[in-house]
Amino acid sequence: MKNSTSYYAKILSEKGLKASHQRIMVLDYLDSHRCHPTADMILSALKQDMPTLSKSTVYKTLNAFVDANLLREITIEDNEIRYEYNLMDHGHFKCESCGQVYDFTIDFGLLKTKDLDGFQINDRNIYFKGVCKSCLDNEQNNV
Amino acid sequence: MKNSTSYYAKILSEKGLKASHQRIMVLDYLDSHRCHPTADMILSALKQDMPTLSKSTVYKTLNAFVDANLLREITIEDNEIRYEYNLMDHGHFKCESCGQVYDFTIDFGLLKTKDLDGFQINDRNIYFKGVCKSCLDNEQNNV
DNA sequence: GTTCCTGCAAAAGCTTTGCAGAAGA
DNA sequence: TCTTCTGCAAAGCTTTTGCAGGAAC
Repeated sequence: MKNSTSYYAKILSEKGLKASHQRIMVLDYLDSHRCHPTADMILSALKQDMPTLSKSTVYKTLNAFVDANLLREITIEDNEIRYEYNLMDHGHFKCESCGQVYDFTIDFGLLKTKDLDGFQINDRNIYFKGVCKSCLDNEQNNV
Repeated sequence: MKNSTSYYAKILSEKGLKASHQRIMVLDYLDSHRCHPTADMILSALKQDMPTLSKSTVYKTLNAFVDANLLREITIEDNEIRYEYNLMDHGHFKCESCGQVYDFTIDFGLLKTKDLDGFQINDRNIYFKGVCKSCLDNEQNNV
């Protein structure tokens, strides 16, 4: 656990959410790991310590967190929603070989276009796909 | 129909795909409308002229087109894949009010980051969300 | 004591698959 | 003629919903 239970409980109550054990565990997981898991990955990871945790609780928890602006949803592939506890502007890279999602910094101020003059922009997303350095290195070693 | 049947038939055979009536209709629809439909939208539109067209044919056709690099898949929301017949680099804006997807031009050359040095980038996507000009104007008129 | 949350099971959506008949090359 | 495609039905996945019991405040 990266921070104390009361630390996460405070965050939750500030957002008007009850600080249940399950919610604290989910929030802690996302804060500690800083990865980009799907709902199913979170469930699998937390089931080890909470065998009774249910899939629907994980889904409801994540949706509540997104509604409360505590998490961001990431949509790279159509068949999976990923979540992250990092509200700073940044881009995502998904490796087509190993499936891992990497963050990268990017200057969103450069993303200007006249085509959207008069539009209200609420959310900006960038994602790349390709092969990560680690997979490329492995390929070379195996050839 | 924007172009002739033989025009689309040629495109298909160049990609090694048989030029069936259904495939020509799907390709023509995407070329003529230049919108960002889901598989279901395409099915609904084409059913008027082809009542026997089946959902699985539309899905198989779209997947075959994507594999042949004839179309691009767009993933903005998790619960819907959209398709477009426009392989040029550009961004997408989805209006959270009316649901319409707009294209916008953007200089992808500006998207440089040191965080991905050594990575192989195959695909770059940008999408914004917000409220489009037309919905904003309507809001003002109704207040 | 209320209100909100959890967990089970069932339902809902979208997408894929298997297979027999039909159409394209 | 041979290969590939279509369309129906069924299956597969992820996500959502309804509801009764339980936990938080």
